Amino acid sequence: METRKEQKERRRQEIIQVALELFVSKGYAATKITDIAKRANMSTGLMFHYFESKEKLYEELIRMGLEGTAYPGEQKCEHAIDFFVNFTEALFAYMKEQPVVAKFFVLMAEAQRSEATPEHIREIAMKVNVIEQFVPIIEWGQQEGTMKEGEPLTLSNAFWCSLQGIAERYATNPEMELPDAEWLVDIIRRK
Amino acid sequence: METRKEQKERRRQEIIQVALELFVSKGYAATKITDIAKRANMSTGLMFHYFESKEKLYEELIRMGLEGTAYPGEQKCEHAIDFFVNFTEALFAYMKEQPVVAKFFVLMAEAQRSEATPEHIREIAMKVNVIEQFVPIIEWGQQEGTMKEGEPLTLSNAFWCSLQGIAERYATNPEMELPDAEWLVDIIRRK
DNA sequence: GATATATTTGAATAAATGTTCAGTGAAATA
DNA sequence: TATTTCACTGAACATTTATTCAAATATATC
Repeated sequence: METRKEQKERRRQEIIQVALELFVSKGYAATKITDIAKRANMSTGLMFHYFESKEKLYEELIRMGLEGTAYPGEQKCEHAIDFFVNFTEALFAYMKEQPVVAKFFVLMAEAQRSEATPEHIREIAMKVNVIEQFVPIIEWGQQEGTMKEGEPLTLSNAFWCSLQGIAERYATNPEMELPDAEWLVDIIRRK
Repeated sequence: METRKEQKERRRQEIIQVALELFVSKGYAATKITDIAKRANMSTGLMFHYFESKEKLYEELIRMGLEGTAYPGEQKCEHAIDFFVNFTEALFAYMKEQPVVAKFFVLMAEAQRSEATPEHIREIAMKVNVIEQFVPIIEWGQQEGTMKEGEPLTLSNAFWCSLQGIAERYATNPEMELPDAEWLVDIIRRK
């Protein structure tokens, strides 16, 4: 048996799950509240019992995306380059077992890029800034000699954009084979 | 002095240019005909004198994107790996001098990914399939020993997704520094 | 069991937005 | 110059879609 509170929470989660699916596959603007309601097996009116508006639902998902990007920190690694290998391997493993992870990449990317995103939501999405967080680790790697010479920010950017591109494709193409983490780390690895 | 035909053609190009800008920055669904009209300094009604519908305008842009992907072919290179270096360098140089190039990456990616894209337009967008075109060149490189071992399609995929990720970021962030072509080719280069 | 509270519906409402169109004036053509 | 053609406008129209709400049903509380 299920208490009302539990039931409500479950319904809420169902909506969130369906909304993520649709926001990712069609984009936020093209996703209708009725689409979400239909896929979640409920009336359109009920949607507003759970979420004040379409925008608030979106905001909730963006907040989840931000929190989900809990940065794994600089685990103990002998070399800076190991950090990136571990990070990438962990990310790919996570994406394989939880397809939702790749979907969040698409969600957050759209929220960040699109000028149609409500400003306050865009600000939340913008807080995800892995590129800058990578910079000090790359500098460390350059001192060690395990990473390429060059502007650390540019290296970080190249590496992260590559991950982003792969995650985005994987989100809608889960049958594709993910590359070896090592291949990608070669972008920044010193030869 | 300008003939009517020339004037009409110029207007058409203005609309196309503005529409590309907006479809990229806001997404197709979130871009209103009135937005385009305003930015192109004309009444909304006039838009329909030049394009039958918002969808037809979109289709036109997607067709342009498809044609613009005129594949440079296998230029004469000593090694397969050189092809990828040349290709990437050429692409980045082109993106720098013609910002519109990166924008088309975003446009085509959205059209391909989004389930909100009208089916016949999606089909056009799907014709761009560089990943498969790269496969034989990668196989050649593997025979030569200049490229990594592994499934050619997976390598091609990793490389292309990386380019895609970089182009997408560059489209809305043109102040960012593009990486060395060599860095990216290291994804597929044998060590 | 009676009452109160919460969930759910579906139709009504309101706002946004793609599209049409009758009319205006400028440019081409005769 | 007179006539026709065409670019152009902006208001009207039609459709779509987010949101509201009164009523109905189910669940909890006493």
